[in-house]
Amino acid sequence: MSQSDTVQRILDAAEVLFAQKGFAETSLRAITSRAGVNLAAVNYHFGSKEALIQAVFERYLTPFCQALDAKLEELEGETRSGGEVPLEKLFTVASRLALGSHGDEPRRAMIFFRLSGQAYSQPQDHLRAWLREHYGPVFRRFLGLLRRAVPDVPPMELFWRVHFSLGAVIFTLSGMESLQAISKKDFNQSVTAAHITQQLLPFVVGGIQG
Amino acid sequence: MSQSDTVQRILDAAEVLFAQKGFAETSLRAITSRAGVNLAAVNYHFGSKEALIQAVFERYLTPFCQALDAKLEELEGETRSGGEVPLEKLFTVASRLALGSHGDEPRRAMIFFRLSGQAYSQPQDHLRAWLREHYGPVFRRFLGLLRRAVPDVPPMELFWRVHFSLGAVIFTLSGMESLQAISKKDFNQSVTAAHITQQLLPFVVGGIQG
DNA sequence: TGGGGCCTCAAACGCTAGTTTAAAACGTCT
DNA sequence: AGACGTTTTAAACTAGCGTTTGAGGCCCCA
Repeated sequence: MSQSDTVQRILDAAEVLFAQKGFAETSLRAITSRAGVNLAAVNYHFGSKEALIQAVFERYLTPFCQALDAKLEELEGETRSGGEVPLEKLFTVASRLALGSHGDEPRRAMIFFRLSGQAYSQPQDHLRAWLREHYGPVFRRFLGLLRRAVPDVPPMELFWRVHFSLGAVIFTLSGMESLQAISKKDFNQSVTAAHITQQLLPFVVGGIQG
Repeated sequence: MSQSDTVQRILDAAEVLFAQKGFAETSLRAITSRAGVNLAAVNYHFGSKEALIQAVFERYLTPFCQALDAKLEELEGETRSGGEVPLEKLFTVASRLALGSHGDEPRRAMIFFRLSGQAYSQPQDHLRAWLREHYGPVFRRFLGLLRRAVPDVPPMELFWRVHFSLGAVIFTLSGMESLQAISKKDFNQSVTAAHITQQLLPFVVGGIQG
């Protein structure tokens, strides 16, 4: 077993378990046991549990944010020759990247949204600070395009509405498993991630516009 | 110190600490120390930490849901003589009760929203099941009125949009402390709970209508 | 073939968690 | 005053946590 193999197995296991049970409730023993590696491997390769949490986020977020940043820059280019990017397009682009920028099935994306929910509601201050520091610029770029898409919404209201949207997305996708069960029972219809984002789009667009 | 005094002090301390740091990260020692009671008091009066968590929710939710239920019944009565309750009114009523049904300052409400965020994103399955069992009927009553307020939105889409709204509310109010800091920095304006709900209303109404 | 970096492993460490215990303190009623 | 049920107390218990340790295995290159 090569080094990178062990590292990847740990990251895979941690990603799933953190999303499933939260950071505090997931022990390193559970992670290493699921990964089929020795307990000490986490501290050897990552240094600490806290560093492992960051590494999990980094592995997912870096490719996504790079892809998003490139796409946004492309959109900005189109904009320069007049007009602005419509609201729907902005969110479609973002959601398509979120669900598809990782080759494999969008299950990864689901897992990651749960993770984000955990990060937000749990007191991982170090994580929040680190996220803002590393991925703030992309967020601001997105916000800039958004502002031009709905110029009639005052900046502060837009600021809040973006956070409301973020809440809707993360909250829903975080609790998707339980919601799936309800939805299946009440409407006799199973639900995929793509399906939910399709439902999310008109809600977010309607909400942002007020 | 009478019995109920100890019980209340524990509930008060637990409410604040759970909201601040999450369930798993808050120790009984921290709670009892803040409450100024003996460590064993929690297990004596509540049986277990898990039961304490439920008790915290119950103390808050029961008066709120009773008030909401009464108000909704009243609205249903008005409806019977023709017409339906407008969307804005439904949400205004709910938010006013959430913020004001506890005599004291809306800080309690803030705390409780943080708590709900924790409950949702953390794997407190017992809690989720218990919440649904106890407070499901009020939720369904609300949903019924909602359905008649926007008859042109298909039931399943409405179901999802309600959950999106719930996400926006809980997520935002959960992370309010950090958002307040950003908002203050970027817009030089401090934010109250009432202010946020005021911002939330047009977003939710717009989102539900699509 | 043998030495040197990585990596793995089982075991242990120190610590904190939730819970339990048994004795002491309290308040109430006869 | 004294006995009894309730509540509080300090201390201990067991279990699980993240982390550290030092011995051992592995592979590559001289």
